Amino acid sequence: MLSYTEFAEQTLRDEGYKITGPRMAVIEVLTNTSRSLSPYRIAEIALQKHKINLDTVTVYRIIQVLEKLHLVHKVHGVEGYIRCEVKEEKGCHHSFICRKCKKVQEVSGENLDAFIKQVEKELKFKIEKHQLELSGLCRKCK
Amino acid sequence: MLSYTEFAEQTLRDEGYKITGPRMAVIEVLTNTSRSLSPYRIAEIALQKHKINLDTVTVYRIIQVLEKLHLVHKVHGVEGYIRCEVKEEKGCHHSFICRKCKKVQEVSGENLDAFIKQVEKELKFKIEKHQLELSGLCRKCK
DNA sequence: CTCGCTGCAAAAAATTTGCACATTG
DNA sequence: CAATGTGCAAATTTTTTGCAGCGAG
Repeated sequence: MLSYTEFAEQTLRDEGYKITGPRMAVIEVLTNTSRSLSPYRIAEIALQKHKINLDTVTVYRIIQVLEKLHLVHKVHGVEGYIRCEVKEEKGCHHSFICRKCKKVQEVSGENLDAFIKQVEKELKFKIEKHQLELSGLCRKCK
Repeated sequence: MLSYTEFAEQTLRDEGYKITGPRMAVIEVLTNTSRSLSPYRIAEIALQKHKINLDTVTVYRIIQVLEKLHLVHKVHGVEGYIRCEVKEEKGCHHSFICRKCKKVQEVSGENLDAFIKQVEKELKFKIEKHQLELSGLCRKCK
């Protein structure tokens, strides 16, 4: 099984993006965290832990690319970005955020489908994407 | 049945907040829209449609109060705030946003409960709140 | 009349843009 | 070497803060 770093690198390559130091540094930071991080925080961690100086602007631009490739998604409960654990084509995400330790964990959304189909039928909408954020306490913080 | 304006006014009163011109103006703007609005937009509309000059800072502070009282909630798909249609105590929301006309509609989340209970059991989390955003095309825009 | 609310000024934070130079493939 | 990507400077936008004066209850 590919690590997130490897998978992200491969995806960039496949989509015709160049593999650069700053891009790999951002990916590395995202690989090693379970919290959602702002561009500013990502640059900070890259400097502290990897001795790589990243301009915040560069991080913004890299995040934008990673978001487009569904390698990263935005978390709203605790502003910031996190790597996509579950490969979801359409940009649907289901995250659980612990209000105490702030760790973010993606959960499977399989059983959500029934609910969504029902809303579609009842209200005659065409639902293309969805994003669910759960929050509370994780197993350890309970 | 109380209108949103009436309900919001009553809630403010009940919670010991003063009923002021700016507050009622923001509530009025929220009552008359089905889109999600930024504080800046709210001030703009208050001026254009109601001839009331609101400082953006004041709108920020009013929104903050309304959010605390669950009278308003943030929409992420199209940054901005919208009135809460469905009275939900715990701050759980389920919105549908049309990607074409940008209208936001709250939907009932009753059948989501089963899904949430399952996640709680499987992962041993304690889920306190959730927010679901659906997007796609509404009936008219299909 | 008092306390909470608002407006104004200003600061701080977040995000975007333009351009010259550096780097990957 | 050509096309992309990065860093730096600066602009723009969003959000927060402090304080003096106003107004609802």
